[in-house]
Amino acid sequence: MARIRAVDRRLFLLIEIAARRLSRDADQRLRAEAGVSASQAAVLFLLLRRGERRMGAIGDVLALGAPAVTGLVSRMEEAGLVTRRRDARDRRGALVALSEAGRRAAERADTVLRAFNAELDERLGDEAADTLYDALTRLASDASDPVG
Amino acid sequence: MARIRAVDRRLFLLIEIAARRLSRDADQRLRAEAGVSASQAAVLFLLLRRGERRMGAIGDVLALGAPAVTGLVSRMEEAGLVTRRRDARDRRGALVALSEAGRRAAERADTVLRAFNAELDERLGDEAADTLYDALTRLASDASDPVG
DNA sequence: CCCGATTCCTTCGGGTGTGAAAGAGTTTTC
DNA sequence: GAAAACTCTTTCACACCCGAAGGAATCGGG
Repeated sequence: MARIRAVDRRLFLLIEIAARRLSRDADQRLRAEAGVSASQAAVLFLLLRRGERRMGAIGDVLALGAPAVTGLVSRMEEAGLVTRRRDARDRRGALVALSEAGRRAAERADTVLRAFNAELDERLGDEAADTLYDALTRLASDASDPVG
Repeated sequence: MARIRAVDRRLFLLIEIAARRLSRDADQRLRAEAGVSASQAAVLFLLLRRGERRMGAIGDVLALGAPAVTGLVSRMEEAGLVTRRRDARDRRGALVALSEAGRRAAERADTVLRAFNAELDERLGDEAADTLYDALTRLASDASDPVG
């Protein structure tokens, strides 16, 4: 606690520190138990729930810039987790879809992250977890795009 | 909102998304108005408040691994923001201190981040900001090190 | 129809993070 | 006091993110 207070009252710095700790932990578990990174897991979940998506749509949901999505999807394609093909209707676009291996990895990752999230909820308590969730949702929705 | 809900109920993914948006925003402002990155600003604040620190201590406070601190401090040293010297009492250690330019940059960065944080507080409201702050502090304190 | 503007993705250069391993210095153990 | 164990930092290889710039496809006004 004392350590955290050191650079505190800078909500933004605190979020960075918390995110770093959690990401490192989650990433280790995901790699060990599902064979994917945390960033890759996020893409897998999106594709699992919503089906085939374009690069730009992935970036919109995950708040990633276009170059980040290109790199992430390329590595996942090499790993055999997703397939990438031209969008026939708009040949500028690239459609990303889960491979069968990707679907299996997504389900394993889902189990891991479900457990991880349950631990967080327990550490925080239901009420604080809900408040945190709402506050982050508001922060995550772009301030310059109130429609979200 | 709808976009966020898409990959949601994974508190950890939500924190990553929120942290990414805020970091990008804060980083741009800090670079424009103080000439430093967000990561560098965090180190500057620490040194400004607590004075000369060792590499390991910086990593502890900011939740960074040793290699990350080495790289960050090296770039800051090249930029003239900090000085690095051997610890005379324990020659394994390296002591990092603010340079005069670093002190000025730290103060400019402080102004920027104070304004940024005030905006966040305003967007969230006082009560939610306090709750968020407490919840993140608990998450940021290492679960495997309850003493914090 | 065609040229300019726009959109979508990729490439490029660079900052920031990780785990693993190595090097240097200190402490402990015998 | 020397060897072993430990601590602190650095180096290495790589993942991941950004802004800026470039190339391909579409769209829109003339």
